[in-house]
Amino acid sequence: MQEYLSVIRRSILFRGIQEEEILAMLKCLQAHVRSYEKKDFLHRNGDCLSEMGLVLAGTIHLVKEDYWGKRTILARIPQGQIFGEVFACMGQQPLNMSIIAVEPVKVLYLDIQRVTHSCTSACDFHVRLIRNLLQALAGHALFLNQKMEYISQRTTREKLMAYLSDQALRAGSPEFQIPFNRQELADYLGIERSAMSKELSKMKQDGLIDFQKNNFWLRQ
Amino acid sequence: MQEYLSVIRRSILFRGIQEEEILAMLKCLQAHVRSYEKKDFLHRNGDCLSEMGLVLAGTIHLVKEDYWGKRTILARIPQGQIFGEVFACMGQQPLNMSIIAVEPVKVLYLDIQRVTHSCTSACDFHVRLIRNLLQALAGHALFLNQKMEYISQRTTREKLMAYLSDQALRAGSPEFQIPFNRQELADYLGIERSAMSKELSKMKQDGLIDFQKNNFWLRQ
DNA sequence: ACAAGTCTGTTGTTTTTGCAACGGAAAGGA
DNA sequence: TCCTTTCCGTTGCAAAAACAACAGACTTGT
Repeated sequence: MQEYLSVIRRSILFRGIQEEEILAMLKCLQAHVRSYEKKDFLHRNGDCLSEMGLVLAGTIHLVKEDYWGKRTILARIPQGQIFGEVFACMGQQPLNMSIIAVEPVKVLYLDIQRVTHSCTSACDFHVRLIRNLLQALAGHALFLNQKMEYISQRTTREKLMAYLSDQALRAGSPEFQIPFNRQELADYLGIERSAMSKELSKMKQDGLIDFQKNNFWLRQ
Repeated sequence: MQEYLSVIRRSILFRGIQEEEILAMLKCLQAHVRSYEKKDFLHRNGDCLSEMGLVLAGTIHLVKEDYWGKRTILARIPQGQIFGEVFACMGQQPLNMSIIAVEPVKVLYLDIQRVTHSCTSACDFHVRLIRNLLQALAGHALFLNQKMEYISQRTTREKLMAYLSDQALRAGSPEFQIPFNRQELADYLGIERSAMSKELSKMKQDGLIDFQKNNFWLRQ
């Protein structure tokens, strides 16, 4: 646990809380760590969560797969970010997605009940923790709004431009890397891979963008 | 304010709090009411919110409109539901949508700072309020997830079926009403109105559904 | 009751997407 | 290093969606 303390400290949930406090709180929150291998399922569609997770190492995907195996990547959760807080907060709402390790991961699990039901005054930092959780949930909704903007665009090109220009904005530069490979990007935007490749090539021809592998440039 | 107390009491935010307490809290939260006419803008793209809203009467739409006037309905907020809590929680994040009255409305505004920064022990129910707010935010994220499922379907028919079958599920009956007219439904699902009408007719022919105006039946 | 405006279904045309299949490049494992 | 697997761009074709335009039904306001 100690070795990941810097990750924990920088997470949105423990922001503004001192290291010593964090160690005390982790006990109080019944924190424990689990490890998974690449392609392992952390949780499956239909499971109920009573704990939220914080990714200590590696990256996971929240994915939804339908009967015909058509897969959509709902979100990508890299090291330092949290997941499952929504379902854990909502009580017994079963997961409507699966959670998969894209590489070997370590996850810190926290009992959400113990976060919201502030314990006996022992932990003064519970107040701060709750406020952080509130922020995290609001941020989550904002993130979903953002993604909604990409996929509610009408055409493949518009979806790509919405996503890419947003990435450029976040990177603060017209040149940036994307964290997905082509198949994953297509799944994330809810479009078809080859159609997307086709469109990307056209956009390059049209001088809108340039790219090599996962490096993209927005022109002008 | 008194006349809407029953609406307030049943809202997700004040669930589990006694009427007498509510009245006291409303003062503490600097609650105030504003009225709007049909088609009025409550807030515009780019505004910053420091307050969240609770719809006391009427219905509002959260809409996003692009340069070319292509409109998407992000959400429909009927009487009793809240809005703006995400942006109000996130501090100075500017609105990336507009909020419009679809009919005459009355809205109760609450200062979000006063919700999260629990005041001097005067209001014991702040704890409950915060927990409710947490639930509301989680529910909001869940709602977005749900909607994401509709619009990330690949075809118009699939989007319609995802939406309609979900509505039937919520109504607990294969027969139900939808709250949108055709243009609004198309905007909500991010598809084109006439293409949608075409597809609805086909689906009726194929014996999948039946409908008259806003009444729908799912067959079998 | 009438006129103006809105809502809805329909049609034909153009554009875009999905799909299946292929080959070369790149990556990973033995 | 060689072999296998994955990744990526490309193509042709069939299916679906977007678009524009229109007409009848229904609303609304005067």
